[in-house]
Amino acid sequence: MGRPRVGVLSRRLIGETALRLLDDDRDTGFRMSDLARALGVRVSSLYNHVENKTAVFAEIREILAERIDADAAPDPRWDHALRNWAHAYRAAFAAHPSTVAYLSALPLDATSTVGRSYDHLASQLQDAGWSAAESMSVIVAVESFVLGSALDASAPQDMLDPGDRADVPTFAAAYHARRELAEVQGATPADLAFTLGLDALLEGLRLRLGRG
Amino acid sequence: MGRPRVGVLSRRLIGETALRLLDDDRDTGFRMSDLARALGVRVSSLYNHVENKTAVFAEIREILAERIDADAAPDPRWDHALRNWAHAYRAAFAAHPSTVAYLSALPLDATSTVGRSYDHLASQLQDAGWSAAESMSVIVAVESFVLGSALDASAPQDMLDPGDRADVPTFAAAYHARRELAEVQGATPADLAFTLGLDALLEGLRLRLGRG
DNA sequence: ACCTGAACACCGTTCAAGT
DNA sequence: ACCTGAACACCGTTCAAGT
Repeated sequence: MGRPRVGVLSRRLIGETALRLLDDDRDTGFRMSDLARALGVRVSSLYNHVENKTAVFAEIREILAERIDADAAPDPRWDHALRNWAHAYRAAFAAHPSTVAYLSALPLDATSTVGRSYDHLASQLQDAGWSAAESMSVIVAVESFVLGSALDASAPQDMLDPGDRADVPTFAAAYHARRELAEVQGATPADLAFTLGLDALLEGLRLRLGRG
Repeated sequence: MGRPRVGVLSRRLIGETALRLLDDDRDTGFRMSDLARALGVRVSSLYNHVENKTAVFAEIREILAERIDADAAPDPRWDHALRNWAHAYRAAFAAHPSTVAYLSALPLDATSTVGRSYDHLASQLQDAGWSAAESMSVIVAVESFVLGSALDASAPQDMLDPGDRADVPTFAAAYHARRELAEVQGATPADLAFTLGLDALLEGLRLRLGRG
C-alpha cells in the first residue's frame, strides 16, 4: 500500500479512538490491535504516530485535560474557581470511568494544558492572599482529592459491600444507609462522598486563609 | 521433584516477596518469573497458591491494610482518630511508593482487614454525632484524599516541574517556592500538600458536624 | 497437596519493503 | 512521510507428569 495520499492517522485521532474504545468496553482495556482495527489500519501503522501504548494514554490525558480546562467555569472568588475546577475535573473522569485506573497510574506531569490550568489557579490564589508555596499545595491537595474520588467512583458499585458479614455490623449498616441516601437524592454513593469531602476541604481552606 | 516435605510457598509469603521486589526495583514492576526466582521455585509453582498476578497485588494490599490497621493509633476524639488513620495509611504507601500505582487501580474492596478499620471508624463517627450515611461518606472522602495524595507522592519528584516554560510564570514560581519551603522544613513537596489538605479537610468536617 | 518442565497464547513492538 | 506484512520478544498461564 505505502503512503496514502491523505494522512489517515494522527496522534490526536489515535487518542480519541482509544478513548472511545475504553468507553465502549469498560472492563478489558484496549489492545493496539483493537485500536488499529477501529481506525481501519494495521497495527504497525500506529507506531508512526505514537512511541508506544503509554503514549496513547498520555494523549488521552491531554484530551481530558483540555476538556477540563474548557469546562471549568472561571469565578472571581478563589474558592468557587477551585470548586468549579474540581467538579469539571471529576466530571471528565466520570464520563470515562475506565480511563481513571490507567491515567492515575501515569504520574502527573506538566503538559501544556495542565500547566495552564495550574497557572491560572495559582495566580488567583495568590491574589486572594495565599503564598506562592501554599498556592501550589492547595492546588495539589484539591487535585489529589479529585483523583482519589474518581478512583473510588470508577470502582464497581458494590465493591465495598460488606454483604452478610457479621463481624462489621456498623460498617454494614453505614454502607446501606449511604446507598439509600444516595438513591433518594438521585446520586451515587461516590457522589455523596465527593461533595461532602470537597465542601469540607474548601471550607477548611477558607478558614485557614482567614486566620492568615 | 514433586511435593516437598515441608511446604515452601504460601499466599502470604508470595505477597511479601512481591512487595520486596517492588521496593527493590521501583520502575519495572515484577514478573512472575522474578517472583519465582526470588522464592527459589519455578513459575508454575506460584499458581498453586494464587490464581493470577492480580491476586498477588490483592495480597500485597491485604498486607498493607493490616499494617495500617495496626499502626493507626486510636484516639477518643473522632477527628484525631481519622487523622491518625490517614497518616498511617499514607505512611504505608510512602514506605512502598511503587505499589501505589498498582493498588490504586485495584478497586477498593471490603477485605477482612479493611472492613474492620471501616467498622471501628464508623462507630466512632456515629458516636460523635455523624449519621450512619454520613459516616461512610466521611471515611470514603478521607480515604480518597489519602489515595490521591499517595499517587502524587509516588510520582517522580520533578514530574510537575514546568522547567523553563515562559507561558506559565506564576505556576513556575509557585512550583519552586513550594519546593524550597519543603526543603527548609525537611519534607517533600507532596508532604506539604498532604498535611495542608488533610488539616483543611478535617477542619471543614469538624465545622460541618458542629453546625448539625 | 504441591513442585516441575514444556508448551501455549496473547500482545506490544520492530523493521525492511513498498509507494 | 507513512502504511504494510511478517517476525520477534516477552511474559502470564495451563497442564500432564511426578512424588
